[in-house]
Amino acid sequence: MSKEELAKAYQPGTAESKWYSFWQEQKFFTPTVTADKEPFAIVIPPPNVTGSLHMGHALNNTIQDVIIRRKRMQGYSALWLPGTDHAGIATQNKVEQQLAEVGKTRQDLGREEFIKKVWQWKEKYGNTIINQLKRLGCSCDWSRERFTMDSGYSKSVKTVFVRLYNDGLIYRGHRLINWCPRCHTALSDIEVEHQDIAGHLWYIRYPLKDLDGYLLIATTRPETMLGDTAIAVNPDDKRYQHLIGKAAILPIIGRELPIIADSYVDPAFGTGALKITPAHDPNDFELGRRHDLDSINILEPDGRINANGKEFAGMDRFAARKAIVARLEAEDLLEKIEDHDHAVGHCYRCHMIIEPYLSDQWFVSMKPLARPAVDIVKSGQIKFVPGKWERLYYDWMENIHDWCISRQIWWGHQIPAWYCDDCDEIIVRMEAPDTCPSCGGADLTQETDVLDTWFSSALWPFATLGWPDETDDLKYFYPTSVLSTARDILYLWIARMITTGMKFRGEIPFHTVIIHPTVLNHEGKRMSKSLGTGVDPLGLIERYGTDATRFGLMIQDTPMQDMKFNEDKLAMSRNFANKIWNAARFVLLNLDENRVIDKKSPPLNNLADEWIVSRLQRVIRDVDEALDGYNLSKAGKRLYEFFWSEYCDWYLEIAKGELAQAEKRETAQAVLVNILDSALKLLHPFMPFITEEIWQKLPLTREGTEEDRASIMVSSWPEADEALINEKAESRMAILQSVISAARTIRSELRISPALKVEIIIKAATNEQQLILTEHQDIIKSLAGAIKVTVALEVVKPEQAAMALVGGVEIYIPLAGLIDIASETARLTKDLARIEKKLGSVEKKLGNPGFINQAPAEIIKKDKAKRQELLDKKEKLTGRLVMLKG
RNA sequence: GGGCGAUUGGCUCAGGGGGAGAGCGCUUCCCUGACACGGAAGAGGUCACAGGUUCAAAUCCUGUAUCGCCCA
Repeated sequence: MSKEELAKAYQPGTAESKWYSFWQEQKFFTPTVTADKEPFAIVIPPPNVTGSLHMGHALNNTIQDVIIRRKRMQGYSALWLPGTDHAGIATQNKVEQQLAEVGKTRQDLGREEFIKKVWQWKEKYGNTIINQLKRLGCSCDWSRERFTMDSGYSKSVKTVFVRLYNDGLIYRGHRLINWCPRCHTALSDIEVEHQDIAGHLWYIRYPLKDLDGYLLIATTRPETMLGDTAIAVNPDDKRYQHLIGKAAILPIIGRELPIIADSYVDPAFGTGALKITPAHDPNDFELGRRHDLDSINILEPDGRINANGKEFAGMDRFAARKAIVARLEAEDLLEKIEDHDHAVGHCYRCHMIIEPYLSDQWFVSMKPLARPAVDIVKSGQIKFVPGKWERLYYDWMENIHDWCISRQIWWGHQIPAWYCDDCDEIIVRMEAPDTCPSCGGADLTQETDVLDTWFSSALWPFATLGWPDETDDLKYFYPTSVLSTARDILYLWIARMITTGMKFRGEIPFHTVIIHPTVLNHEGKRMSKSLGTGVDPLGLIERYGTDATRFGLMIQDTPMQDMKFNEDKLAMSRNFANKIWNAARFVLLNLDENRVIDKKSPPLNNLADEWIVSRLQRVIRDVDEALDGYNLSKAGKRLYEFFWSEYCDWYLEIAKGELAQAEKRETAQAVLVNILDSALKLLHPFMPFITEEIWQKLPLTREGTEEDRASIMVSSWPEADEALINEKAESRMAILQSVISAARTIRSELRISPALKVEIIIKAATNEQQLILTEHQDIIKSLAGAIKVTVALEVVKPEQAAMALVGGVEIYIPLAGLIDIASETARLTKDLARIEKKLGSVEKKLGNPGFINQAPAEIIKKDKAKRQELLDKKEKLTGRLVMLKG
């Protein structure tokens, strides 16, 4: 490879688009189904078609890309299967908004036309987020991209519905469900978000029937009194025992309300007497069933009061509340109003207050399905990372309720059920029946409701692989490996995927669930578009480059805590990318024309070579360990530290000297290139673009097949060679480093100009130290700015000199004429104080009989050695100070 | 109300029974032929508070406070 001019600073833009299309053209993202390789698969949490990339996506998809890129390099047939979710309510809302702009409603268009419009919308805008994922560098197999409404997927959904129905696990029932008056649809329990609201408790007088007086009742929702059908008290509540079995009269409406006893009633809440509205409160509904009470629905689907509300009919529920309170006040039936905070359910899509609402809906019996899904996690076959989420999974699954799956919207999988107009038979099957199997009638009407979007998402890991057909992909890649997601869909999605996986495949859908942190803003608040507290990842990519954005996110991805997003980390990562770039630039600029470096382990002929090779083995080991435990932040930080603080700060600096020496030049070049090669590979999952850009320029002989050599992304992942870990070289290098650092500290503290070359006299304490420091005096010279280095076991201590102590080594920098005795004295006095403080605490410890008697011998030995070292230093410093004074 | 998590230098966070760490920010010096998106050196913390266990606690236990999340 000929030497190209390399820009002085890394320019992310061009490299990114160039390599992404190269990878796609080479089909590197598309794994093959082959017995030669082990499969490793991740299915993407399908973003909504309505979505655009937010920080949560950027984080989660970078995590997945890091994992999949490493597995691919490790030789797995690695599949990252992408796709999008049709997002029933959200998408329908979007298109309805669009219609509203031209003054139309979906009803104006009719179902068929409307759905056509939604498809058009999807074709036009549905790819936004997919394109954004590409900019993030995601190595998804786009040839396998799926959509939860594509025809194959619909088949999976219908199959699941029909089988569950035939197994008696899906039923239709008249139940109280959560109703969003704005979205006009039922919601499942977990789609309701509870928010604490500063509300009131209204104390209302319900006159007693056939008795004087009234019963005082506290309620948070006075308007629901229109649907009251009883009053309940606790059977043990002495205050009301005489009234049980009697009746009260519902104000305004005049209905007679039986006073019943039920232990559900909390005597301590309000007055201890509870109005019961079975059609508008889940607890009341249950109580109503137990006592066989009437359920009177008082609401229209849009949240207005219906005819049962008499004179309030037609009023919006919130207006009705005011009107009813006013009316009660006028009739002197309102005793008092207290402030009262309580949780109110909101629609998770539109944030409107939801209503418990009585209607005909479809449900899944979850209890029998949940059992195997709980057992399989308990067996350890599915692991949550971090493990704490497992408990929440159990809590939810073990208290699970039936799942309302029908939605009164148009965009979605229409429920494959038909009603016979002649005999009311319900027919559930894959295809539309011609006649009713019960009565033979031909007047059949399909259920208009569609399925909860999460019903189809629940099948994602196997439906995307072709189920119910036994495709090659399904057989090879299922169960998938890892699933990474945000914790807010642990119940909505994860739990349900495990459930359906067990039911329809008899197997786990994945063995590891990664729950990544929630991205918070600087104040610790959840990032949200509607609150305007979001940060746009694409803006970050533009400012810092994709690699830096990814790396900056990854080093903030700590497993236990939520992430207060810190843009400084992206700047740090951009600087790191630039550091990598410039290190590579240095290496490439120092290669000789047409020089090809052998990939085999290069000959090592000096300490620094052995040291950096040894350090590399450690970083490989640490990174592997961190990544195997999905601790991406730890892996990223470890790479940063190795590359910057070891490879650049020390090895590169030392290599500058080696490159200048003919006999050492080739080895230095080989080591420089080989370490860089390994470091780039380790960094590639985090920073795919810059690593490819540089790797392509390295003149290395490459191992592997033609394909393996085509790109870093399909090259082999480095493996740590324990035999190359060299403790001796590391400890020798540490001596050299500490001597150099000490000399630099003197220079800096005494304000010696960097341009001024000094003499360094070193008194070694051992033969080994003497040998190491003598052998590497050239390195000391160049890194500590010395013109002359003298090393001996005995030296003449120069009077006009600065001194430092490291280990047993004494370092002197003679500064005749330049030295300021006062500042040198100050330096050493400060040092001495520090040493005496440490010495004090060690001596206190060693003077404690408990410590000497009970601490492990090893610790005692260590502390004794420390004391000796400190005493030694103290003596030398004191002596030196005396000398300076004299 | 129940549960979970957090509280470590100015900021964002690692660490997790035996010498308090990183990045950013700050101070000083330096545009040294990879890099000023840089180099060298440095200042800065009684690890929220109160008890307890231990020879030894930032780390384990209990309680308190504050913040956050989940469930009711």
